[in-house]
Amino acid sequence: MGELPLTLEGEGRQRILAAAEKLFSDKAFDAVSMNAIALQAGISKANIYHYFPNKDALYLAVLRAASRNLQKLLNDAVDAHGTVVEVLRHFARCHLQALLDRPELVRLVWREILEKGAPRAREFAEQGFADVFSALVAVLESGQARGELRADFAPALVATLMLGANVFFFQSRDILRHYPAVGFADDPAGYDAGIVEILLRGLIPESSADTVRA
Amino acid sequence: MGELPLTLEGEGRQRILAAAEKLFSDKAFDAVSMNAIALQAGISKANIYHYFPNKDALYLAVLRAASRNLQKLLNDAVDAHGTVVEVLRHFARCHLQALLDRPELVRLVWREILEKGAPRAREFAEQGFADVFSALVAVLESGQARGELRADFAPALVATLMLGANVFFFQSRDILRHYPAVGFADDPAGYDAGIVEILLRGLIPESSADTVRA
DNA sequence: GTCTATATGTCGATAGAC
DNA sequence: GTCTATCGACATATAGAC
Repeated sequence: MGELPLTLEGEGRQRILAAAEKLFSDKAFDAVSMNAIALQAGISKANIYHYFPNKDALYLAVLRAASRNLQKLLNDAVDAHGTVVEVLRHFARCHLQALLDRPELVRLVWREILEKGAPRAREFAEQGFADVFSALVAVLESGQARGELRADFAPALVATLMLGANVFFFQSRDILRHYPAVGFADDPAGYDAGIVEILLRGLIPESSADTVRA
Repeated sequence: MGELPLTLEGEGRQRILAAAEKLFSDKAFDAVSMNAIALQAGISKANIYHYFPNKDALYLAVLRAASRNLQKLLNDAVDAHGTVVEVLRHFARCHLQALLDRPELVRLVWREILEKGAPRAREFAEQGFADVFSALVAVLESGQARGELRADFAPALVATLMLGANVFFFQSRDILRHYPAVGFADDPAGYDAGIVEILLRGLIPESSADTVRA
């Protein structure tokens, strides 16, 4: 009804995305009706179809918006720091913080990955986190090229390990909190400092690795 | 109907658990009716209530059964190997294999963690994976006490990192597969070998860590 | 606003093992 | 004869259709 008559170009689109993000975070894809999204956004259903061709496209748009956030985080980290090690430390902390700041959004993404199997995952991989992942891999590779990091590991593997450590922490926090041995459940910064420290000590070229071999 | 008249003590209970596991893996808790479970198990609904007081208890029983599997894996690893490093290597590999062998079960567990927030997570933490997690922490602690592992890290943190690396690999496989830099999506053994290697080089006391400090 | 469908959980009866 | 696994039918709450 008679809201502010803003003619800002992306305003309507933005409202729809926000509404869709909220509803898709709460319930599964099939359980969210376009009508409900329109209601949440305070607009008409037909209006949604003005901006997005169908429900699927809207859904993917929400996912894409989420990944752009991460991309920006990594770019900022690269710009702000000199050494690769510093970039990694900074990015890990910011990444986890980003997850914790918008838990609904993360749950939305992971529901997508867990529920539907391969079909949607492919689209998501291409449109979504591919850029972030590749960028992180590139950072690690440049670290290897510069000699800052050991050259005998697969960069993609370490990228997986880093992202995974944060995602797992985010996902399991409520459970970990109940274990007496866990002191970091409410200290994400401390957690990240710890895991990055462990990772780095394994990544720097100077460490003597011969004694590990059994 | 005229099935085999087995009077094996836990036979009926087992059938119910298997049916519940399958259905809960496919759909969410609320979307699975006791009737459907009874149908899947080939018995009557009333019969389920003979073994389990209510739907909640049945659900928790399924989760508990899943965690007992992991517990056994770790115990076997501890019994079969001498050094802590060998135990960790072996457990990591078996753990990931266990996840990949029963993907439906893993999805069930993670749906539980992601969907419902704190309330169920607590019960699950107490009844479910607490034992496994604590046992893994104990292994790491004994490694520290024996001098096999560095003493300046939190064992629970490394346990989280290890379990998380496997869980994240399992969860993201379909997506990782599409990234050109990832060569390990279809090689879980190689993945685990890689991440354990990275972790260990960071955990052994001999590595020189001073150069990391910025 | 009523009606229908479906959900959880209960009750009393039955059939067979020992 | 008792005990236990099992069943069909029932009570009750609730969500959605129209």
